[in-house]
Amino acid sequence: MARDPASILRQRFVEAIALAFPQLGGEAIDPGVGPSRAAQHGDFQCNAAMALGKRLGLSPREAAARIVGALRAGDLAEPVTEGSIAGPGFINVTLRPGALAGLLEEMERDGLGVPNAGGGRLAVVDLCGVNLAKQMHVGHLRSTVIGDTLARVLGRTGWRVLRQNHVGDWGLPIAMVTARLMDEPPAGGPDRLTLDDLDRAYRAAQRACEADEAGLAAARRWGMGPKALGELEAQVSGARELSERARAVLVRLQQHEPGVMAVWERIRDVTMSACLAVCARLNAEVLPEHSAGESAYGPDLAGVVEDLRGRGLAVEDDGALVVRLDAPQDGAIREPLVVRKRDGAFLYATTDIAAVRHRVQRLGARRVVYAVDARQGLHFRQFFAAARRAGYARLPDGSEALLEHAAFGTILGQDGRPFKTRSGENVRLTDLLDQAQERAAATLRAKNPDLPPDEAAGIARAVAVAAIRYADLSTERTRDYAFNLDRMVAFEGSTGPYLQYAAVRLASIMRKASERHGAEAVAPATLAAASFPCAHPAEKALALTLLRFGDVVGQCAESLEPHRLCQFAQDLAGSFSAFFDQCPVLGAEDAALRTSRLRLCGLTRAVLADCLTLLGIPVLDRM
RNA sequence: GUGCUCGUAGCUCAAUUGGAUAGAGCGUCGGCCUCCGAAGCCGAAGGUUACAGGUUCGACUCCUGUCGAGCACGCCA
Repeated sequence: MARDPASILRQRFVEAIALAFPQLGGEAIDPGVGPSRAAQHGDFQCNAAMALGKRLGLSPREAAARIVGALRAGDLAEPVTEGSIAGPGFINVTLRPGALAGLLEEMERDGLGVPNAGGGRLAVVDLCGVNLAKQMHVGHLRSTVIGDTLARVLGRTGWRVLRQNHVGDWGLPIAMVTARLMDEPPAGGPDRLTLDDLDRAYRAAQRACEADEAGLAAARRWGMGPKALGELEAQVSGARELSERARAVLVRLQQHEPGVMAVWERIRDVTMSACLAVCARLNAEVLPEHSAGESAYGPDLAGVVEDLRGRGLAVEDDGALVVRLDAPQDGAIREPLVVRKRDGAFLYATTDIAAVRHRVQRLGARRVVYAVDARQGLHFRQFFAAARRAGYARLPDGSEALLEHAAFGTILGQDGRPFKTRSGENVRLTDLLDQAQERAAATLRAKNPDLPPDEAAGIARAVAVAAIRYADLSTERTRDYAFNLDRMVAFEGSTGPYLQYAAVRLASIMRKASERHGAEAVAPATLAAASFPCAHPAEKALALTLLRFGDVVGQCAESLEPHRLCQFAQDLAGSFSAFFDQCPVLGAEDAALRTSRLRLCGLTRAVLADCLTLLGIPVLDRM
């Protein structure tokens, strides 16, 4: 049960509205309840009266008056009267100090107020999306970090979460690398094969493939005669031969021919162990059991396409098989979706449709969330629509699973262009982490020279993760952002390290309290016996911030927007810092107030730690 | 050409999904450590929310148009 005051008040206002306006017939009305933005308008407000008044032909203030008359909130709020109505019909609510303390107690007891929206239902989160034979680069950073955070948030709100790493292990490029490795076995033997080797082979293969395509495209574009075309084809014949050979290997691969499979499996193992190590460094929970390669859907593809065609959803067009989606109920998408190429091969759209069916109908997912680049937006609209049309998103109970593209923007360099190295290569995630770690280590040496070197190294790792993850999660998901190492590893301002620092100061207070007054001074039983302090403005402000937590997590799970959580963490760290400045804890006037404030610190620490953990930011005791 | 996303303080970003006086951080200026970690806090300056209309009690948010930016546009993934 949600026990944050916004939820409670929301419920009370819903009841009051139903009571005041029976003509609504119990219809669900959004009461528009939320924390007030300005302290002079009380702690919470209800904005429902204006819309209701309009709808029911009453003046907004009259509607507000009726709501106020029907409202029962005396247990937690100061009396809400006609005097509480302001402006066009805002209803302002101020919590009673005693109620504030009571709500904090309830929150502390009851999962920090986080709602159980999932109720044990299954949510699949598609994240990471590495490709075989490729190093993880910045392109994978957002999918991994955002996907991991969304998975954590969904799990925290009661969803059973299944992460799926949709590994690109299927296409022609992989076959090319496989072919190349079969031709030229690695010098040190298969056991010495590294992801670097594979990465080089991949790029070489890709270049060859592009040369082939480009040559033929040029020939077609210039409308060359057979003779000239033949010469050009001779020029690209080397590349062409490679492509042909790769196609042959792809066929053998898809037939699971043992010799080819052995090479492919080696590529897979080398890639995945290296990539999962990077995920672990990013504090992202992406494990071997989450790998669900595209190849796993291979056996389903022919059946899916046959099903689509048999029901008239997929039709022939210029030799290819396409699904038309231009009907309004499909989203009026002009571009048809190709599910089978002219040469009979399937595409990633086919795989994605098969994956939806698998996730919804075999695994039972109520939500399928894709943390994937926004540039694939059209593709997602297309195959979501196709999958829905085919009924693949329908659950056994007849309800429709929610297919959600949690799209994110591009990481840019300082020049505003997509982030690349000087030589135009993708930036490796390992290099990025190394750099962030070095910066963090240097800052730590300057700020806290007393840290033992081995401890400092571990802290630098944690700070680097905080810096990178926070920078990625703190802006609206769909925005592009410019990668700026200096800004993200800064220990001040809106950064991950600043949040860690707030948690460290809280830990430090608890530690010192224990040192000075004995371990029992901070024991749960001792703290639980003290009431939360809400007399000082800074105490009340901190309390109100804490009480927002559950609602924020719930909204984050619904909107799939981690930046809300970042904003909250920032607010909380800020409220705490102000409190820390104005309200001595260890130096409080008497033992009772000290214990009381310690309890507030304990809850603050718990909420901040919970929030940071949801963001995948390590919580430290010292830094 | 069509579609998607976007345009907010000098810079980087928010804004309770239509709510009250548009808020933070960085930078600038001014205060605050004999006291719990100053990596902090308090205050000041900084805005025609690209522009023009429209919808209504109320618009950064919704609708139309203009300008500007990025991205994507059936047989790659």
